[in-house]
Amino acid sequence: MVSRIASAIGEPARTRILYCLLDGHARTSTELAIVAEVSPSTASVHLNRLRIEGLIKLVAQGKHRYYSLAGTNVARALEALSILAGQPRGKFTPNTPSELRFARTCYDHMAGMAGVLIHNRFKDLGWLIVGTGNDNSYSLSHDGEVAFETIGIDLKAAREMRRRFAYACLDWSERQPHIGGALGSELLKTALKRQWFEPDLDSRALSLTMLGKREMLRLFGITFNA
Amino acid sequence: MVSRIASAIGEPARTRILYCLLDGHARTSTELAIVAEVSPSTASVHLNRLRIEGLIKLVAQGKHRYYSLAGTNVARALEALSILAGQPRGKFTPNTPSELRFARTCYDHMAGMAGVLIHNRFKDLGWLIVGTGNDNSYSLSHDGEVAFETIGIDLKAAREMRRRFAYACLDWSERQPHIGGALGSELLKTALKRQWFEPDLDSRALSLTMLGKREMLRLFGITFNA
DNA sequence: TGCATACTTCGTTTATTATCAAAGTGTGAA
DNA sequence: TTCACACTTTGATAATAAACGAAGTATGCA
Repeated sequence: MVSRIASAIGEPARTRILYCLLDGHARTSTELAIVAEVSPSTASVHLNRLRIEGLIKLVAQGKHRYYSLAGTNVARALEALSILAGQPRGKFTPNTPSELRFARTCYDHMAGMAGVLIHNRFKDLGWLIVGTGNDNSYSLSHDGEVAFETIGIDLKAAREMRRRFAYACLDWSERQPHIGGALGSELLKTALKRQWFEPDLDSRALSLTMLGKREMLRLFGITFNA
Repeated sequence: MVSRIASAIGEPARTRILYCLLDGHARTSTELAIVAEVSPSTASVHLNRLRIEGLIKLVAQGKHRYYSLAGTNVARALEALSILAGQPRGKFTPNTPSELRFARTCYDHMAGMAGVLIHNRFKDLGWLIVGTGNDNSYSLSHDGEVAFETIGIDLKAAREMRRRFAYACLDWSERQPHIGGALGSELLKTALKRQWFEPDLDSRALSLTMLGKREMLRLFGITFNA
């Protein structure tokens, strides 16, 4: 039903939410309430409506619930409407500050483009095995175990922690998964200890060192062209 | 303002109007009231809203007021929305029955593709001179006078009629002008008398005869490849 | 286990908007 | 000038939906 969808887009608070999400970020309902200039409860109702209409999708992750555009069809419709309105907005331009986009911490593990690249590479190498449930859990293949032990990660200790061992953690800016859980935490610790990355003092940003760049290529075959 | 436009599209009666116009036809407010399933007064309010938002345009012609989509941008937005709704509708497919589209009477003159082709050709030949007012009036050049007299049109009689002599009459299906007024009427009479066209018995459709096809080419240089 | 945080659902109030009949405007034809 | 017709504007009513606070649910952390 086109009229339902168009009127879902047409309410001003919902329009603000959708055009905010057009930059490709997933955002929490609290963030979107601020963007929409309404109370959290009102925003929640709006987000639910948009989700029912198939305009946005929801990824629940711990106590956060991330909302993002449902697909490129939605973006195309929004862009077509903004052309009519005579103020063509940037099309799907991620606008996260570039340092934060490249690499940053997410709680206690590594996120950003670097985190996503590492995650994808490990998955491609067959080190990460997708769990059977739908909780995005990972376990390690034999190759994976060897590799992680080699770079100095204590897998035994990681497994004994009370938290989940490893899972695909949705990235806030890249909208792709990186490695979360105990394994992600140990990975970040190792990366900092071996000075592959350096933490920024007053932000969550991380910088890739020259050593890190070499080691990433040598150990994992990852090239950062940023 | 995107939200204003989206909510203009989003009201069900207005949605029906817009998707009806997506076939490219211009329609009167009465016709659109029936399509929208609302009273004429309600339809009028909706049409005014759509016009203010720049989604449709209005061409007033005598006692009829023709509404049509404002442009391809509007069609694109509507198509993008219908994709989201999962029921992609035909894109700008004129669906007038093809006989009617080719040639038909419009009151007492000739409309349809043939009427438009003839109008355009006469204009290209410099026979029709656009009037100075904004009432779409035409007068005839010297060449035009000679040409019309030659095919047996009594211009003197046409000019003495109390109706307008000649003007650009917006075509219902082609959305382009054909020749209206006394001149259009005389032209149709001549075309029927000389058997260039034959009227359909139970509709407003006209058929081009073999003789008509030859004469159109010989006299005016018009080829119908339909 | 208890507490804090993040978010949603509920219930009520308020604001907006669609609707139509009736009256008004403008046009063409007699 | 008159009428008929096509359409719009007005004004009043009815339906819809957006807003918020308060209460409820779920998750993570201590």
